[in-house]
Amino acid sequence: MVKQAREAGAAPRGGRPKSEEKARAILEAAKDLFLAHGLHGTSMDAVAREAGVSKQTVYGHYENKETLFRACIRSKIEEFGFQEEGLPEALGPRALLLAVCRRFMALVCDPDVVAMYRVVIAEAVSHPRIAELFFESGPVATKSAVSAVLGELSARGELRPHDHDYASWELFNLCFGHIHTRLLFGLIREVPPEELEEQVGRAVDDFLVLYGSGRPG
Amino acid sequence: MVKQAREAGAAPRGGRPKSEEKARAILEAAKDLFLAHGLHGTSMDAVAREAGVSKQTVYGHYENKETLFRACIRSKIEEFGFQEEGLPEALGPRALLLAVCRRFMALVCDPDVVAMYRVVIAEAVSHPRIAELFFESGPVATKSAVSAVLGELSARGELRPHDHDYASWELFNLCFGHIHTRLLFGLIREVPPEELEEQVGRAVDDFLVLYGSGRPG
DNA sequence: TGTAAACTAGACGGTGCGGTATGATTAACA
DNA sequence: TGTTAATCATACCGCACCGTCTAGTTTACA
Repeated sequence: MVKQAREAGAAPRGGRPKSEEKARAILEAAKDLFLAHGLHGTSMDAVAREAGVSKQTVYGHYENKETLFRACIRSKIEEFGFQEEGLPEALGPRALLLAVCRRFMALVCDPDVVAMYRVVIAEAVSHPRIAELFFESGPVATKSAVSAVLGELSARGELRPHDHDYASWELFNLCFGHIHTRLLFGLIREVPPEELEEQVGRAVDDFLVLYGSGRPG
Repeated sequence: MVKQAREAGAAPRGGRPKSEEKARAILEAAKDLFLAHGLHGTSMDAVAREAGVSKQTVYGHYENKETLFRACIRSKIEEFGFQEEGLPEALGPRALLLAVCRRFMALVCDPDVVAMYRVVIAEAVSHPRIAELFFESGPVATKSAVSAVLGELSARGELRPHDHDYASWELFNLCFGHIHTRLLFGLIREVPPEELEEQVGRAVDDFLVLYGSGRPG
């Protein structure tokens, strides 16, 4: 007779409950390792070691490597909070766009986010669902948030009428410059704040040339 | 006593020479497989099988998997001819930029190039030299070519004076729209020609708003 | 025609990894 | 306090893979 571990979701009928803390430790360790070394570069033994836990416990909490990987991606996505809100309202278009772009670039240049891009792209073919999830929860969600801001500015007459979705992508791409690609390719690890600020400034300037209402802003 | 295969570069002192054809077959097979399944997803046995060659022959031509992988990347880079030239001269700025962008997008949306991006990004951490090589031979070389075109147009007074390198990146990013990211993430496999044409048109329009001289053209 | 080396087909060693099994220990709960 | 199950440490299984080796065959060249 084989002892059966309690299935996730099944009510415990007595006995020792699973440790939430260990589950967290495993997830944290796995996130670090997957982001640093990718899916293939990370072994389950390494995860167990890093989490300070036996391998059996890892398999007690996560059915297999796939499951653990997926959980990591999901968790990281939540962690980043791509679509966060709460931009200051009482700003002219230029200041508001600068704030949006700074926040966007801070997110997208974050080493963990870059690593995430790398991992997801690397597994895009073999894990299309994960790529989809990341794309929707990340870039698309961010775009929607920015799109709303642009709509607001348009409604106030501070931008010319335009396709807000398309313009959002455009704003992102203007922000990227040649920075994001170099991050993705690992040619640079961090972006000097001055360079980032200059890039954001140029992007917003250009964007206002394209979509500005002509009012001072 | 172990029979020693002739080292690459050493003069053959009699005996059967290595088959160029097999070397090519191996390289072609490896390129296909590496691009399709990545470095870790491709076994040397699979390469030998795909090339119609024994595994020993593979190791006769390429020292190890690393070497073969590097050779594949180099070969693919040459194959793409990122910095190709020969744009028509007798065109106004708008038509010329459209031609440049169409060519650029055709290249960058090519399934093999997308696969290349994926593989190189996936290995960016463990093979930084390859990432560097690809970035310099690909994006940077293309940028330089485009930069020269922009310089030409500026000299002719058909664009306002500007930083040609920066503007080249900007033009690329305007072209990308949300297309390239979706290709990278595997959300789409091909781009409908109409969508591509529309994207290129928008990019050039916007670019001319930013940098055009105001003349018709 | 002899020789040197490329080539084939397959076996093999070594290794790393995903996942399971075992047996002892520990913690929660009834 | 007894039951149940989580946890530990470790051994183990099976598999895939890199790279080597073997033994025999084929090919170019002197």
